[in-house]
Amino acid sequence: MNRLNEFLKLAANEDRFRMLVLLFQEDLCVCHISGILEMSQPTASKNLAKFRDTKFVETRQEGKYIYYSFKSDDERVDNFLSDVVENVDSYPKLKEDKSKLANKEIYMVSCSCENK
Amino acid sequence: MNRLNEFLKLAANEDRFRMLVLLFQEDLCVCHISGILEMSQPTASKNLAKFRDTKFVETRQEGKYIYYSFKSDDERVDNFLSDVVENVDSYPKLKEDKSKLANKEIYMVSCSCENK
DNA sequence: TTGTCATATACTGATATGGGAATATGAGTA
DNA sequence: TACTCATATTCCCATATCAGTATATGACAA
Repeated sequence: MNRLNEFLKLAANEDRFRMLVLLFQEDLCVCHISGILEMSQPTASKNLAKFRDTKFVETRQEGKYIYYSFKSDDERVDNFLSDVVENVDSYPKLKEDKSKLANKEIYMVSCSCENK
Repeated sequence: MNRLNEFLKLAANEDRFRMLVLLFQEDLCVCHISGILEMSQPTASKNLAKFRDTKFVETRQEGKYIYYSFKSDDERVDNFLSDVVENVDSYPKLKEDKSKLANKEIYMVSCSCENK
């Protein structure tokens, strides 16, 4: 299976798709993701692990946080995500996710491990 | 769930993705699909039914054949598939599928219901 | 109206997926 | 070293997905 199909498999899950769209816009840590998408920390972490295993993200430690950053080696994938990000306004959830990105720091005040 | 996510769910399956790429290029009947992709007739039919149920294809009877034609109402989906089709050469399987499209008539000489 | 052929559907079983809860790991700090 | 906190992993269970086999349907031809 090629990269494009690997991507499509990952993107098939709506939460994961939203994660990809967020990560395409900014590097984020698990806290941010689970906070913005209102999912549990293990769920966010497990899905990020899938991206890591398939090499669609890279990670870097920064203080006590681990930042995930998107990367891809398929032009179709990049074009597609660019197109989506340029048109987030057409997709209510993605639009709301993006607006939460602006305030992402609030999810680092005592990590969202506690919720949900 | 919006159209884009519905599409991604369908496209997550590699065979279905190949079907979508074929249908984006030409209207085809079940014979063609099962022949080109070397899948059983019920499998092709069932997957086409998913496209039909989610309104990603329309059908028309033509003689004893039923033609499926792709349609979408999401610009991201169209852009994505256009991009893929314009670059099929980067994807070996899709490239081969396309080359079989040229000879698609051979799959109508006694329908491929018999194989597999 | 009977037969043929393309397509659709039902049924089944194997496998994959996804989420919750509990727990482990590991980096930074006191 | 011991503690804290962010993140990772394991286990378990419910549900979804998918392919194969068999059979049904429905249009057209004879």
